[in-house]
Parts: sequence; C-alpha cells; structure tokens
Amino acid sequence: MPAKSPPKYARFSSADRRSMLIEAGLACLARDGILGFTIDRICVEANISRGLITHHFKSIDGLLAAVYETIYGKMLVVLETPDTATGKPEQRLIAIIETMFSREFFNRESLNIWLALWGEMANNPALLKVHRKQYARYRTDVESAISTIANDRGLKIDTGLVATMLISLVDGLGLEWCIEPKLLSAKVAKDACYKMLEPILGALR
Amino acid sequence: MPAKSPPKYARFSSADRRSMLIEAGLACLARDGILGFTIDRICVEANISRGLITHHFKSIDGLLAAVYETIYGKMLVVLETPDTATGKPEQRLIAIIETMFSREFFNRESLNIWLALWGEMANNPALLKVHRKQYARYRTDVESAISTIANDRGLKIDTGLVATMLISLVDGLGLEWCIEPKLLSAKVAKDACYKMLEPILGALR
DNA sequence: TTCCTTCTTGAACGACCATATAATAAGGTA
DNA sequence: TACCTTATTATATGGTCGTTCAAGAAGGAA
Repeated sequence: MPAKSPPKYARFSSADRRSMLIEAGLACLARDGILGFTIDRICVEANISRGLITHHFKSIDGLLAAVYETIYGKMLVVLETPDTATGKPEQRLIAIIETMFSREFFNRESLNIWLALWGEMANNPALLKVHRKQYARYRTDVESAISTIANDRGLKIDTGLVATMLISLVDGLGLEWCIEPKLLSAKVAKDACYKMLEPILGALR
Repeated sequence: MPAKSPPKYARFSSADRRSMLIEAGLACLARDGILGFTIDRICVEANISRGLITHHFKSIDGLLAAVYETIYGKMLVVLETPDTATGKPEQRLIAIIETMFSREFFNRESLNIWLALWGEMANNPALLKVHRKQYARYRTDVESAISTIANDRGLKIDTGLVATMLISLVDGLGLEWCIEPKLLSAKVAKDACYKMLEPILGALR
C-alpha cells in the first residue's frame, strides 16, 4: 500500500503566506519604491502565485495598507518596550530617540520604504487610514515621554509643539540621510535631536 | 485669391510647449503622485499629443527630472532674492524661513509634489542628479545665512550641523503638515524653526 | 466517509504603460 | 524657390498592470 502522498500546497500555513506576501511587499518597496510595488513582482519575490494577493488582501492597495501597518507596528513595538533599567523619566525619551536612529530602523532599506509610503499617502485613503491609527500611538508615546519630563522638572512647556518638533526633526533627518547619506551619520542625527531638546527640557543625559 | 491659411501647429512656440508639459507634469504629480505621472495623463492635461514628451525630453524620466529642476528652481529663485530692506544679517535667515512657509510654497499641492519626488529619488538616478545640483545651492544659501549671523555675533558653532538641523526640520514639518494639516499651521511651523534656532544663534527677530 | 469552506494555482481579460515610427507641418537658410 | 532641420501629430507595438475566474487541493466538521 503506497504511503499517503504529501500535501501539495501546504508547506506553509495560510497565515505564513500572508506574512510572506507582506515581507515581499516590503522588499519590493525598498528596492524599487512605489513603482515596484506590483502584484507580479511581489509574487515572484515571495514565490507565491498571482491570485493570492487578491484572495488575502482584496486588492493591491489592501496589501499596501497591510505593509504600512506592519512596518509602523514593528517600530512601535520596539518604541513601547519600556526601558525600565532606570526609573528616570528622561530614560523614556532617550530610548525613543536611540530607537529611531538605531541600525534596525535608521537604514537605507527601511527609510526607502517610509519615503515611498509618504509619497503615496495623499493619494491613497486606505494608507492614510492606517497612518492615522499608527501615528496616534506614536504621537502619544512621544508626547507622554516629553510631558513626564516636563512635569518632573516643573517646566511649563507646550508639550504638543515640542512633540511636533521632535517628530518632524526625526523624519526630516531620516529623509536627508536617505537621499544623501554622506551628509550626516546616525550619531549626528541623534545629537541634533538632543541639541534641539536640551534648551527646552534641560540636559537629558 | 484665398488668404494664406493659418499655421496648423504653431499657436505656441516650441519652448512654450516644453513649459506646458512641465506644468502639466507638476499638476499630475500634485494630483495623483508618482503613479499619476504618465505620458497619457500629462499629455491630456497639457492638451498636447503623446509623441512630444519623447521628442522634447527623451523619455518620461527626462520630463520628471525637468519637473524637479523646475520646482526646486522656483523655490531657489525666491530664496535668493536678496532681502535688502535691512542690512542686518538676521534678515537673510528670516527671509529663508518665511519663504519656506509662505503660501506660495507651503501648500498641499506643492508639498504633494515634493513628497512624490522624494519617494522616487532613491530609484531614479536622473532625479538624484538634479537633486544634488539644486540641493547644493539650497544648502549654500542656508549655511551662509547661518554663518553670517554666527560670525557677526562672534559665535563658535557648527554651521553645517545647524544647517542640517534647519533643513531637516523644515522638510519634516512640511511632511507632517502635508499628511495631516490639522496638526500644525504655517505659523506654528515657522515658530518651531525660530524656537530651535534661538538657543543656538540668539534671538533673530 | 461526505460536505462545505478556505486556500492556492494559473490562465485569461481588458486597461494602461512607455517607446518607436511614419507622416506631415513649420521654421529657417540659401 | 529648394532644402534641411526641427516640431508635431497620430498610430502601432510590445510589455506590464490589477482583477476576475475556473478548477482543484486542503482543512475541518458532521
């Protein structure tokens, strides 16, 4: 009696294939920008047949939204890992800045993805919807870190404005570096953030 | 004897049509991002036949490079208009900041174009080449304004770092506002720049 | 087992893409 | 005038796009 023949499709679970498509989408975005984010290229990258993107994500825009949610979520998870090594409120803000400019996030591949997504945000409502949700979390993280320090030190500052300044500077530095890496290093970028914050919040480190 | 029949093509000069294609390209970029920057749409927008983009710009990427050169150039021309109303060195830097956040440049349409172009920079060598040329001018403008003030006030500062910080903050604020205009206004954005610079350079206004 | 749902493939479809090309018109020179 | 170059149009071509669809395979419940 012959052995039971192995399953034909199921080397990966359905959830696995979903993740593989997202990762392949990230790779395509990093390599060729939004113009490279196509069903053909993503399926070749993931080695998965063409029909599956529509099946799992409804449309290519659905996959793009999932991709954005994924990359933003990866960052937020690290950002929200409480740095409990010290009880100092400064530690929280320092951890955020160090994370943003760490090798894991401050690299050409990741920043290419962010740039590509920013450029499509205005033209893609599904993308904007994901952004609003994730940004709210990010914003809360940053703003609460700042206000904790300010309260601790008895400072009367416009927490929202300072958060906007920091977030803008971080994004702007990432943009500059991604386009022309020779202009600055991750260390210079970090120092720029501390340099901007210290006259407002006082020394952090 | 019949009157000479009017020319069939020449309602516009060749140079006019070149400009019209660039303007149409800008409009398409503003409306639909890089995905909307196609020969079909641009020619419909400009009401010019399809073949002419290839003729004048060699390829669609050639037009994109010309479009970037144009929008960057428009900004630099205004930026480099010497504000000679006062001889104070501060006036130069103030003029730069005020220009960047003026209605002419700090608006949804323009910023959509910048975002779309940033997203393609890494994947388009022709675009990067234009960027390097224009950015060098921009950088010189900003850095010389800063160093003039620093010299005038006898300050020992890292001019390059401060320029990087300002340029990054300006870009970052534009990005934030373009994605979510409710978060800040042009006035808040300007104030953020002054707030960042004043601890470094002293009061500017 | 049977039955239904979910998953996966691969092909087919029509729309749109950039570019090439042929034909015609305009501009300029001699 | 004749002639050459540049400008412009319109069409053709071959490729890629996203989506739809039919068919079959896998998983799970009864």
